[in-house]
Amino acid sequence: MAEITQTQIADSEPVAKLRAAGLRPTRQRIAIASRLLCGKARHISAEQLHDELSANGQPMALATIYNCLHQFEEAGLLRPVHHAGDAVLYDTNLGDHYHFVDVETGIIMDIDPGDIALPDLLEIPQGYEAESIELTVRLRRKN
Amino acid sequence: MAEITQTQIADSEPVAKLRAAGLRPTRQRIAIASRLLCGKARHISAEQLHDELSANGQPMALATIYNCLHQFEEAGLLRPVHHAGDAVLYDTNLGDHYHFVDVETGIIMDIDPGDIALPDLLEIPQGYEAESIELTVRLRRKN
DNA sequence: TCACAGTTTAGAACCATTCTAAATTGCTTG
DNA sequence: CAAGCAATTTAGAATGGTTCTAAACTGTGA
Repeated sequence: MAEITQTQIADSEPVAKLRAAGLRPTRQRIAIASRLLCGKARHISAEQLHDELSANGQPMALATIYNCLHQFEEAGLLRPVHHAGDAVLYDTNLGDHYHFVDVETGIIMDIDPGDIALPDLLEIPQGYEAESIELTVRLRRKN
Repeated sequence: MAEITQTQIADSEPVAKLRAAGLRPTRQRIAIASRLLCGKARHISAEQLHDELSANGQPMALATIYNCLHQFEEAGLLRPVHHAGDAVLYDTNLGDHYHFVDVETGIIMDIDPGDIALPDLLEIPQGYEAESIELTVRLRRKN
């Protein structure tokens, strides 16, 4: 089995992303970044992430997960999605898009913005700037 | 002071609205309906409503407030607003509109839909119907 | 290697909301 | 108008996501 050198870890994608965001690359942050910032886009809750990491041999305190998710959000690496159920989900897709939520299953789907250029359509009040725009459509199965 | 007859209570606006919604006009529901369904449009949380009612000599269990708000929502008399903070707010404005939220103060403002006809713009997936559309813009004071 | 600020941690605390089971109330019927 | 019953209300406990606390640990620059 090939050995992983210190240099390889230091240069890895997640570490680079953390450094670029001004976050010290700790073991915990690297594990989360690897999972969320270096793969397919997804929506995940703190609890889910905690379980995944544990199952993957990288257990850490739930409080650490919350800390990191907040820091990643602050750094613009993740985007919170609020009205999707009880828990806040973190969306790794930072592009302009919105959400469908199946109210029965809680499953979230991205809506391609298509012709809807909300940031252009909205008139932001004087002296303010838009921190985020959340558009969620709750769906229910017909009949 | 003029006396209020039983007939006047029975015919009052809030009672009529409750009956129309298929809700038994109990003392508690009448108090809430008077406050939320028969005045200026507003956004309010369960806790705030509870405090207001208490201050107005109409105390009732917080659980009752939650029950009633859910029933009113179910009946289409109120509309929940999720991403405006920790607690769910209930919006008495049922018309097509969206929300600005000042992230510092938590103050909510309605956005007139204007040219944004979201229901028309969105393509709902096969077999689903939109239960609700929530569009919230979080605002932060510039500089 | 040292020292220190930054980070992580377990567990308690918090708080909006829901649940429970008993008491009360509105409405209908006799 | 009394009785009965289902609907409603209630206090208080329970729940669950999130935050707090204070102590232990770790990354980094000197």
